Amino acid sequence: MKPKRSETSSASISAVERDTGLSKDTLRVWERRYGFPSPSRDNNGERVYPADQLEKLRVIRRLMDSGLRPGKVVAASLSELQTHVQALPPRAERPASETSAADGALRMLKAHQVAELRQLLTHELMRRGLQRFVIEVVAPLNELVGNAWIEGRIQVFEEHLYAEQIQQLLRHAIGSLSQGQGRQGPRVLLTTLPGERHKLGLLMAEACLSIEGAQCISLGVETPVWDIVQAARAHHADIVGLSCSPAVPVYLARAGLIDLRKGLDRKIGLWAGGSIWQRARKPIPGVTLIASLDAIPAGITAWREQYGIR
Amino acid sequence: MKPKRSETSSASISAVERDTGLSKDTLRVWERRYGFPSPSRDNNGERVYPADQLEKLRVIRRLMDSGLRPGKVVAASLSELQTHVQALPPRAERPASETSAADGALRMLKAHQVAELRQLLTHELMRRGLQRFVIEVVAPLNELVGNAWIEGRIQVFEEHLYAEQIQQLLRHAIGSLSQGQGRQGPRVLLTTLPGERHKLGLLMAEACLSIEGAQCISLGVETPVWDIVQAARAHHADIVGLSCSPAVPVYLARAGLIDLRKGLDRKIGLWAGGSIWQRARKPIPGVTLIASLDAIPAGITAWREQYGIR
DNA sequence: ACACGTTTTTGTCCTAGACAAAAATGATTA
DNA sequence: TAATCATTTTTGTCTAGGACAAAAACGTGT
Repeated sequence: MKPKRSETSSASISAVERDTGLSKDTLRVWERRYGFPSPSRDNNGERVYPADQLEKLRVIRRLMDSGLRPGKVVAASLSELQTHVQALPPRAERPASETSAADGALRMLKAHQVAELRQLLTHELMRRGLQRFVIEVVAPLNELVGNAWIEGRIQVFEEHLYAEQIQQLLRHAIGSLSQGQGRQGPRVLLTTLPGERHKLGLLMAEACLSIEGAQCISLGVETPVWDIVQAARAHHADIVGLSCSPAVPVYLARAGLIDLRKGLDRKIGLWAGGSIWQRARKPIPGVTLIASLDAIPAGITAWREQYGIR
Repeated sequence: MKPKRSETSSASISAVERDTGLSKDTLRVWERRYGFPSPSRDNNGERVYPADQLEKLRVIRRLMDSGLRPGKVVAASLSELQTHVQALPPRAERPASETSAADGALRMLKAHQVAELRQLLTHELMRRGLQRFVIEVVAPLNELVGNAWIEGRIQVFEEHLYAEQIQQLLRHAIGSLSQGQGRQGPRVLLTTLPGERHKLGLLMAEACLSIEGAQCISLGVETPVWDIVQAARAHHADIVGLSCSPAVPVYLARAGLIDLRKGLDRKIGLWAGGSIWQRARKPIPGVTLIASLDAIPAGITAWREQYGIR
């Protein structure tokens, strides 16, 4: 076997794949076509990517996620990239009441004030309620942290800590309310496709769904398609919910959903949410794309009207 | 781009990678070396895997996870595989007071009675308290589920669901108690090394540590060594705690710990727990091996005596 | 403005060889 | 018996270009 030996400030091709989400094939073909990245080689002729190229790849990835095409950005110099970065993001306008909390949280995260961060988040949760907390605080904060991460303004461990804190908070909140269910809703099976390791999106969805009275059964991340089908059958799910971040190539998510739709009973709903669908809007037959968390309550209401109160 | 159009009962190489976790390279090299899998080809000369081969690959994957090597199983026939599956696992002895709860939980898991499972676990948690719950119920149950998984008596999605439920319970419990801290303990930074994705061990440790009054800061799983060092510095950790399951090769865990010890301040403790150390007992200089969860209270007490009450 | 055909762009798959790390095996010693 | 070391086998990942289909961009006609 030939695993990676890890060096600080340089990375193997599989490390770069892991850190940028660009496949090895893509990295090699870019090198061939655009001349970038241009890694040096080790004794064995294998690619060794210096830290600054990895950094640049992250910026490129971010630009592509927001719609630019490789031909325009991969060969570009760092200063040209900067221009693109600045000229680009029609950052979603949000009311100050939302951004201020998220901004504050990011500041605390970067100052390593864990206790204060927790306190702030808990406070906001209590003030707004779970649903609004998720939509008005967690979602924008996710975006902030994601941007900061891509631009290198945040460390790996800070990002880890952030994810962990939010998880703890949301899990605790969800756990608190899923005890006694008065009015009942659809049984929703939640998970992600293999390759998709982002848990936060799933948890946010679970929070919004639970609040609306749905009975959520979460399988965590990365369940193979065949097993999702089995699980839906075993638990008599009414709806299967998938969370898809841009970390996974669109075509893979699409293929997974199509396979899944084939395997599931026709009467089981298939909902796909996550930021990936902001770019890939083309509908998939039999799949309900959930554009944003805001759409969940309406979706549940619609389901209730169609199938009764269960 | 060349995504796959998916057919029922046959799969492209990327679909197989997605569903089995075997990389494309591995699948191709197995075909070359062992003659299995032996997919047919589509018009374009690309591999098309029939459903039964995919199924067999899943069985092979299970056997490899439990320690068999590819050379023994990849070329084997389906009946030979069955023999291997049955001939596998030895099991550990435990007192009846512990196994009964765990057995019941496993039964409910396999019957897909989620609500009942939650109820049982919550009941046991209340009855025994967090610490004893973790040691007497969760740990044995973990082992049971692990064995069932290896023997194929449990489905992928059941294992996912199990992990998710335990996580939810433990997170909720930990969240409930970490609010007001009377007596204070050491600041413990918790995480796992890259490659180690098992979250449960980490959570169990966090539960036991928190109960003893330690202030836990969890980074979740798979933090690179360099970032652990940064995090320990940023959060003024007194102890860094690593959880190591047998999923990661011993030599990798050892190398990671040695690197970590080099990077950390001398006065920061480095604790390594997890079932991996039951097989690899050789001590590592400067690293405290935590043989089992039972050892945590004593460890914290010892720390308090050495460094004061903090 | 929208629909349709054509060209360019782009990501994945292909083959077959190479090599280092893990595991197994064998030899040696306590 | 059990532990340590050296040797052989096993095994997963990497490499190189070429090929091709889907997606995106472009051009043309309604």
